[in-house]
Amino acid sequence: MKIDPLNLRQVNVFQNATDEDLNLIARHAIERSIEEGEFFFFQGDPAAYLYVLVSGRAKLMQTNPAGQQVNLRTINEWQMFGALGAVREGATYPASAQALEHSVALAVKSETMHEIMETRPYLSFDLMKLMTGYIQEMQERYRELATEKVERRIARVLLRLAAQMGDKQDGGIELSFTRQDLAEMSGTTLYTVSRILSEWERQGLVEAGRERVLIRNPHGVVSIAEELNQ
Amino acid sequence: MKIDPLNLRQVNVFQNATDEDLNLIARHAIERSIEEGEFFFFQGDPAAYLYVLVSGRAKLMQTNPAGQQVNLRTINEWQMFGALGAVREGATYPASAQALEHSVALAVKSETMHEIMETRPYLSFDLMKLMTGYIQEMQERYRELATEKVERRIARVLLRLAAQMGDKQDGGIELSFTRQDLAEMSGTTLYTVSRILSEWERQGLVEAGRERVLIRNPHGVVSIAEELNQ
DNA sequence: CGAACAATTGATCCTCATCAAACCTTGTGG
DNA sequence: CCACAAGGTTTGATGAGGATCAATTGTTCG
Repeated sequence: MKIDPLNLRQVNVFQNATDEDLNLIARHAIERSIEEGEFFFFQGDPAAYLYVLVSGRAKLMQTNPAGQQVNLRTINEWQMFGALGAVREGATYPASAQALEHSVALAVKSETMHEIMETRPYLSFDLMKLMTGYIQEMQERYRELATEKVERRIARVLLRLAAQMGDKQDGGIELSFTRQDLAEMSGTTLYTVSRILSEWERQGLVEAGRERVLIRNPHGVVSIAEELNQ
Repeated sequence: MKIDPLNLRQVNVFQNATDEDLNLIARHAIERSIEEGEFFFFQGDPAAYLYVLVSGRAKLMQTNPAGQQVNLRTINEWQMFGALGAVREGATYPASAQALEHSVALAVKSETMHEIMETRPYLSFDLMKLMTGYIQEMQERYRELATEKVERRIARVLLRLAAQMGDKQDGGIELSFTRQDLAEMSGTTLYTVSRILSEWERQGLVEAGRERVLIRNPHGVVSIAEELNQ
């Protein structure tokens, strides 16, 4: 499969790139095809490439010495990941990137990207915008984890996912994640997620199935996520 | 008090700036003097300025709707804060900055900084390096909060602070923070911090006083922070 | 059909948050 | 210089919120 360089314009960071920029980047990129469950890179590897997900879905996660994981974010098509190497020479990836389904990504050498950005301030700014977005999101999630109860955090995770990648169906918004995934995203356990989803199902807010959550009443979920009471 | 522009070279982001850059920035900067407990800016204010702390100490914190706070980081002399406005026009500060003691900062209009960076890629890169550092730190702290027990998180906070700003005394490393500060930094309560510090004091790891912690045995604290056994 | 994986649910336990009360420390004003 | 106020700290008692463990029940797919 050969990818049209101009498709790269869909990438946030490349929205202001010229056609020549995109061609240049594409010329220096290689394609990597990764099976479900396999890894683009591991936490601690030298950050030699940055990636653009062309198809599929992946997750960025961090592991502690004891092996427990947290999910930092899910990566969808035309999102960039592993970009920090383009900024810091000799850096290592702070997280691992695992394919959630069969996925294809473009890999660009970090140094190449670095060189390209040196003469194109709009690219730097767009990358910085992405970064400030991550900082803000992580700050918010950190606060949530520190101050909010589990139920509300799960509600927030569902809403965030719904906004990012929810399939709008007739009966609501469909998400496909395991309880384990949702647990890693909300900083809890799969058991607690299961219990809370069951409770919500009893209340008619959602419909839960295997690797699937259908948000039937988004407004109700929002009110759990935002309500001041408790 | 007038500040020598060349002192700005101590700021991480300005390490590669030319003397003219620094003069230009200084010429566009105003000085703000803030009393202990007062704020440089509040979460939600338009991010019109970025700041460089010249003297004193401040903290960046986020508040949830119910008023609970988390401490995102402490700001020391010659550190930059509130920089996201230079990247995203029309952005609002995602956190509040409060002076921990009488502090002076240089305030630079976000747009000015934006314009300056447009023709100086090294500044953009240095700012990006700072940002990637924050992202990594927040990711790590997020994982810690999600997976580690309180005692270890407190140990990590002490070590982080010791590295950033600890006064090396004869008997150890001295830090001056209230239990409340430490609690906000580790995502727990002042009661728990107090209990754990008392326990550590019994073990001879630290010496605790009013708004003061002296790390007597850094190695012991490290082993709590890192130990695999639970 | 059986194996592998995902989800549910109950029972139990443990870590921390919360509340309350008392105790220190520091600075201020009479 | 003492008394007192204000803010920081300690410690005990209590309980809630979730984690953990175990057993069972779906679901999917080769």
